[in-house]
Amino acid sequence: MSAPRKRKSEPTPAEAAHAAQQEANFAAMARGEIPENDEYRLKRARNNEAVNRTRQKKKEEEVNTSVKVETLRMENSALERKVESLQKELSFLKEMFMAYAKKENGAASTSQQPMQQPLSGNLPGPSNPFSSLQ
Amino acid sequence: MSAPRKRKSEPTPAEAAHAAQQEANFAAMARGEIPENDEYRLKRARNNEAVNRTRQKKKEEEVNTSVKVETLRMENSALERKVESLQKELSFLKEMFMAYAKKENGAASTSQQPMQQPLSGNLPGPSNPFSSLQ
DNA sequence: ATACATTGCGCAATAG
DNA sequence: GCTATTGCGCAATGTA
Repeated sequence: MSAPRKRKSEPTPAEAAHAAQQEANFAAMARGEIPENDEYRLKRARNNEAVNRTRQKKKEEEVNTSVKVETLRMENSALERKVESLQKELSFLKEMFMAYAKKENGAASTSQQPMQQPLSGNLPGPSNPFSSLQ
Repeated sequence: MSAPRKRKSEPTPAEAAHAAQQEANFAAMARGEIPENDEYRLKRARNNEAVNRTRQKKKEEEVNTSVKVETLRMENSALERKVESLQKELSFLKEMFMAYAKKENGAASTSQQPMQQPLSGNLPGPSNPFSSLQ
């Protein structure tokens, strides 16, 4: 069914012994016999287990990667929203500043309520730019 | 080498014909013959190509996913830095505000230069909070 | 009913 | 000398 497969390099001298053994096995197989050497079967079984472990691992890693991508996407959206909100706060504050300076330059006011409405309408968002001021 | 493998369900009636063909093939194989029907070999070859296409596709997808993860990580860092910078700008502006208000409440000043240094030292960062003012 | 796509699995080569 | 990883073929199954 399957002749000895070669993938990349040469017989690699250290494996000559194995090769010989396998040659024997292949010869037997060619004769219709099954290389049911206990050692062979044992090695096959162990390797099959290893292969299945590797595959399981890989699947879990794929799942983890998917989760990671999803998490990163969420974090990203949240950060973008935060940037947006901060920028609105900033421009709000700046307009406030401008309105204040303008008023100050016009009439010499020493008003007790130093704040004026900014030029633009009130900005949305739950955060009050002055929540940290007093 | 390989007896007819069963994975999941029953013979599934619609495949009886196929099953019969394959029975024949397996019988031949059991006798040491190779089911070298042209059609069989052809189907195997086509399937092998399909399998290789699928595997190639999967690998490319894995690469793309890695790239995506890396890209998202970068975007994330950039956004975090931006948030940090905006927050510094904001607290700078707020302190400026406080200092101004304080001075205003003390002496009735109609100074031409309305800005004072904030209480804290100058904040780092390339952005000038007032770059958009005037 | 026919062809391609996807998946689970075993084998052998090779890497570590 | 062992397990881990990889490329590949096979057969079952999914999909259209």
